[in-house]
Amino acid sequence: MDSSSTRRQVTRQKLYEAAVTLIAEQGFSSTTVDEIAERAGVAKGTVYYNFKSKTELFEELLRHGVGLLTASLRAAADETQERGGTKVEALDAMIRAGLGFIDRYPAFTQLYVAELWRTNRAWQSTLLVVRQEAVAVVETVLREGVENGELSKEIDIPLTAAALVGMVLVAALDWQAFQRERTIDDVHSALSLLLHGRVSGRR
Amino acid sequence: MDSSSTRRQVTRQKLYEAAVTLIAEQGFSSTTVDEIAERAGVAKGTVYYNFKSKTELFEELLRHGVGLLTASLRAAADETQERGGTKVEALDAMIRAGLGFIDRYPAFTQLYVAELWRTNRAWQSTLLVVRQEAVAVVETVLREGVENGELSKEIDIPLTAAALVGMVLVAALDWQAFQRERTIDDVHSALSLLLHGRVSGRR
DNA sequence: ACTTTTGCACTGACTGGTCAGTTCAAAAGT
DNA sequence: ACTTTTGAACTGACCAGTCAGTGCAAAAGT
Repeated sequence: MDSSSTRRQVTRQKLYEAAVTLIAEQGFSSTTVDEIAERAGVAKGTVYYNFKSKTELFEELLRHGVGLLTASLRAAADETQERGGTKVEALDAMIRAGLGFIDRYPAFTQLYVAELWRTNRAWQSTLLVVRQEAVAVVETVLREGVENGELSKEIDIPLTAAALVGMVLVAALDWQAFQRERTIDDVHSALSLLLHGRVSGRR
Repeated sequence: MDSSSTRRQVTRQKLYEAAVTLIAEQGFSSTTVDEIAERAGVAKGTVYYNFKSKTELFEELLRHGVGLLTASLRAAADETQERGGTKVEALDAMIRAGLGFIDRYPAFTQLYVAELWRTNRAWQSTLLVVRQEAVAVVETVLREGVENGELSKEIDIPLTAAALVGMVLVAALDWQAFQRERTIDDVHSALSLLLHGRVSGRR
């Protein structure tokens, strides 16, 4: 069961990679199963041997991708914590981790954003769950920051978390799509400046 | 020619309204022309009488919608200017205007975000143009703010503009999708706090 | 006054093509 | 021995786009 499940793992991974770029470019509905199979270098029958349907392949892809993101954010937060850093430093590290993720998996990010706020789609409930996991990591750090007095008590945690995630997401996607010449550090600095409230010249 | 072009206008408007919600929910490819026609209360042929293709209908819808957004942002900025407000106040007013737009046209916003960062789609070039118009409004205010010393010279204008737009967009969409109980003022306050750099408790 | 013509806006059945999912015997891999 | 993959053919639902024809109001003709 171990060696055989590894063979399946490899095939599934190839299918994820093929599907993610195709769906990011064309959307779910206009990407055909034949295309996915061809790009992955497997037969169409293999897709249906490994996944119940096209939709299920996509849902597992979503779970897999957001799992990676969540792990990366959590690692950044924990590592700052261990080094005795502040919560603002943790947020900064998470921005970096988020940018790194988007840099490594731009297609996945694109696809995630394209689907997240849609309603009435088959994978809506899957998406709700994985989104909550990722947002919770940010909310936890904000909450701890408010508790220890480092962050203002006035902040609205869920809304601020959403705004921070949005800031990173959109800045990074724009960077990838329209401002390729910038480095990841340029983007990080711009976001860091905003996070620290140093946009306004008074200080 | 006047009454006849009015009739067409009315039909086109109905088609826009039908298409925008359907495409926001289901995506472009899984929305059928039959559905659009049915919801608009016209025959399928009418769609093709008024638009060259399904894609062209969608492109004109994008142009129409972003036109409304751009006008609203520009109005907010100009109005602040006329009242002798600061650039930061102008940005704040634009955040409000952006939220108002998303509140009024949530489906359009959804659809715009879902398409914006895709590559290789038929309407890519249309999108590039309309996006640039909207972003330029924000960039102009930022640039003027830097010039008159109100904003830090360190800021990277295109990246900061993208981040601000993202902050508003994502916070608003999250509000609409997952935090319906909040008021528009809650969202505005949360974003305003971030803009003014008052998240961090020190001050 | 009246008939006829014009052409815009719209209709809806139809066509040609596409695609998800199925099937299965044979081959390859472990 | 058992699992996984192959490949190619097939089915049936679905859908973008077409086109011959309808309705109607205003202009032109008589």
